[in-house]
Amino acid sequence: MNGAATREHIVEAADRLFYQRGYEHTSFADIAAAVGLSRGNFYYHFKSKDAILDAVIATRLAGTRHMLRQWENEHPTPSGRILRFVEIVLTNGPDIQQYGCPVGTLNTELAKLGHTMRGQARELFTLFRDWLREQFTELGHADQADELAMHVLAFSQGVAVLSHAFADEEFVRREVSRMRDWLSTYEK
Amino acid sequence: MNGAATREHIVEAADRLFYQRGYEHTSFADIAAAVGLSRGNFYYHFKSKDAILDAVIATRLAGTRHMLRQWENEHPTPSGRILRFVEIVLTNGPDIQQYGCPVGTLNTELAKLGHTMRGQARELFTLFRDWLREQFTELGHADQADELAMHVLAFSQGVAVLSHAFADEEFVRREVSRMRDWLSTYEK
DNA sequence: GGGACTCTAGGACGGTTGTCCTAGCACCGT
DNA sequence: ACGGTGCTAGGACAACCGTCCTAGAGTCCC
Repeated sequence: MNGAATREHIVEAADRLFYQRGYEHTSFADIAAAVGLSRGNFYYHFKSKDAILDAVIATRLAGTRHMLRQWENEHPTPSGRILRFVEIVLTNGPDIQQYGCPVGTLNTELAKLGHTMRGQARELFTLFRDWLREQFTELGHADQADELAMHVLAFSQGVAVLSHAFADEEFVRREVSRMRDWLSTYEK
Repeated sequence: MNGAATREHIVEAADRLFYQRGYEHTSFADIAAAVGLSRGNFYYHFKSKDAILDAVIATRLAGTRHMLRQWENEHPTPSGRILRFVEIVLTNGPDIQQYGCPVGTLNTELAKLGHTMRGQARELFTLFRDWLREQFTELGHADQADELAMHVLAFSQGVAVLSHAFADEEFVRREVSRMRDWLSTYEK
């Protein structure tokens, strides 16, 4: 098999497992079993577990950038784009209910571990924060764009944590509706 | 030394360490070192790590119940009590910034581990949820009391996650102020 | 003084962790 | 046919994990 393809498979499996079970609770053996490789052979592709995490975060960053660019194409207005972000807790509802927010839970875990790669995980948040800020700026609220961006981000994290804890879909729907109303007061 | 006192010291140290480093990332050796006991001797007081977690959660539940009762004494009006809860992200600001919300992070971790004690950790959330619901009911919004309680809970979790990730105190202050305004629209 | 009870230290156990090493497979251009 | 390269399997490694066991302090009551 192609080496680059195997590497991609590893990152893919690690990404999923890190999200579902957490970084620390996922062992090399788990990833190896998921990909179908022998445990020891791993070090040909990645020289440490941190290196896999590094690749996983890089993949997520690239994927997020791609998604945001796609949202910009699909929704012409900034308020439509912000709403698209808000609704992520619905479109990804089942995953969030089972595993929480991939960005939030990773940040929380790495912070508690005192992990070196904490800063790069935070970059995932920053990506959304900057993008949301741009949308609010375009909406004509440049003066408080960052504050509003953080508010929307806080909404998504709060909903994700409680959806994860209580598995209550109706709650998520109500919060989104509440957010939609709030957002409409900021439209031009 | 008294055995009951030692047991209390263990729970105390475990409580702190579980909060600061996470449950899984805290080993018996860590707790033993913190209390000043030998590793093996632990099993005289607790027959398993889960048993310690059980005791820690029980302690937190009791402590939370005590705190809520105290808030009821200190604040005569339901809106004052709700505001007291909202301001917890300020009064516990430094801890939350460093380690996140003790309730939220524990729930998230135990859920990812698929831990048996997940249900008892959720009870910590339920305690606040029920208490907030009572306050909103007393405020004259019995019909949507639970929804409002969950909204306030979501606020606290969202703020905690982002405060933990970005260590931005000003953001917390702004969100609290925003919440104060929202709350005032529900006062009698 | 002697036995029972409470509490402790220290080490042994089997298993798992991340890491590393080596031997060998398949395929390549020459 | 052949040496080199890319990739793999399998096991060894030291360290750590949660768990368990035993021997012995210290203290109390009879």
